[in-house]
Amino acid sequence: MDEQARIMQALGGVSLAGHSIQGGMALPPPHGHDGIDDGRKQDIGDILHQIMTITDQSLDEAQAKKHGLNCHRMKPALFSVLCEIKEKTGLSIRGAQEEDPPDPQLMRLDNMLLAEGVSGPEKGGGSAAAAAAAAASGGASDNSIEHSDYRAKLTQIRQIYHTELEKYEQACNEFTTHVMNLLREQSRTRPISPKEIERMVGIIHRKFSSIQMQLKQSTCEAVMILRSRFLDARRKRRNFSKQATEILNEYFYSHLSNPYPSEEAKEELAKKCSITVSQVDPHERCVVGLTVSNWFGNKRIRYKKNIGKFQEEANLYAAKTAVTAAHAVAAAVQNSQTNSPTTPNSGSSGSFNLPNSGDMFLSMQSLNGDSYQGAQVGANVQSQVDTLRHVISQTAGYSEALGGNTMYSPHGLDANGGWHDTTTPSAVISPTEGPGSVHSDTSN
DNA sequence: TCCTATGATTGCGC
DNA sequence: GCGCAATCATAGGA
Repeated sequence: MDEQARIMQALGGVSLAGHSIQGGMALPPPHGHDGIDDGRKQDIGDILHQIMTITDQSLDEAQAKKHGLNCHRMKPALFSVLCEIKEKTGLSIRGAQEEDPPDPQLMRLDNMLLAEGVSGPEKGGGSAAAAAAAAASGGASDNSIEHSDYRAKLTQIRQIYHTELEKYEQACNEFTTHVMNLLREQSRTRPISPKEIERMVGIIHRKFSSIQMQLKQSTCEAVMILRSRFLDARRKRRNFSKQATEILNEYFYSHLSNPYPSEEAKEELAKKCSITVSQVDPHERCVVGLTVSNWFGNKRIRYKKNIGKFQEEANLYAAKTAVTAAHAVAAAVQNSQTNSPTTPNSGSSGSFNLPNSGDMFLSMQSLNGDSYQGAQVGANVQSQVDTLRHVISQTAGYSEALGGNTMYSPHGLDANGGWHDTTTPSAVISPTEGPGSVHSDTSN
């Protein structure tokens, strides 16, 4: 079968399928029908012949012939049929293959950019890390500078990303329009269906989105580099301030029987010391600030490892605590004497009941913070003061006591080196815990 | 430059 | 998820 005959057959097949034809023209009935119009058949044959020979001709001749074909009355019908044939063959197969699932890599990049605040609405992405660092610095200005620097750089990245993205989108749209115009132009001389144009647009978009993916990848890399540099700078160890260390030590030694501050206590301490509670920010696992949790972890281990070395420190803080307590109690006594002329021991069992017996240290702080109520002191206020005075006088000579360990012994530690639930070492707690007193940390 | 102290990290067990 | 233990890394002093 020759080319012309094949096309003729195809033509017939399509028309049989009953498709409507461009330009509202119906194809002639299939061959073999009684009412075949020989003139039309001749027309189609003529057109096909012209098409088949057009490539053999010179450009000028071809242009002239193309013009003639464009004006031919059968052109719309033939164009439509050729489009359908094209659609039914290779393109339909290719089209099915082009249905790509969403690229997981692109999704990851999108998610990351969104999380970093580079794409999507501006939310100061990644600034949680910077904020944590700023907090960890205890308000130090250098970290604030680092923080703003980080944010400024992130904003810069964000701006560049959006500018580039806009450029790509614009270029994509321009190119798409250009290609569509070209195809529309070409569709006057060759069969290009709207579906094919649509498909071509899809291909262009995919190409541009692959370029966008590269942009996203580069942006992610830039953010990661910025991040790592920023974090590395903060990873540098900074010592706690003296004041912070003192506060933490005071808590530690006043809770020596169970030096595990609760979350609330940690927060309280962090506030007092202007440091972060924990390095664990769910989104910033690698962000490390100066932390209460780390401090207590290190302190417990190092204390356990070398108790002897810490005895001096323990006694020192015991004395400090004692002095604080003494002042508090003295103030309380004075207060109770002023406010309550009657004996203040009614209803008391003789214990020194702190407002919240679960946390001696913090309670001490509240004592100093004027929240203490004199009436709570109980019966043995004066004896407590005496005890305190005694302890303080003992503390003054702690150096002699070190050898015999009379001032302090690590009663809180068990044989395995772990903290057991016993009373706090006497010298440490004694200022507020005379005989019969309630343990300062009853939560133990 | 070395040494010590100390904050941070990591791996493991519970 | 928390704590422990080992270890790393670095600040600060001698």
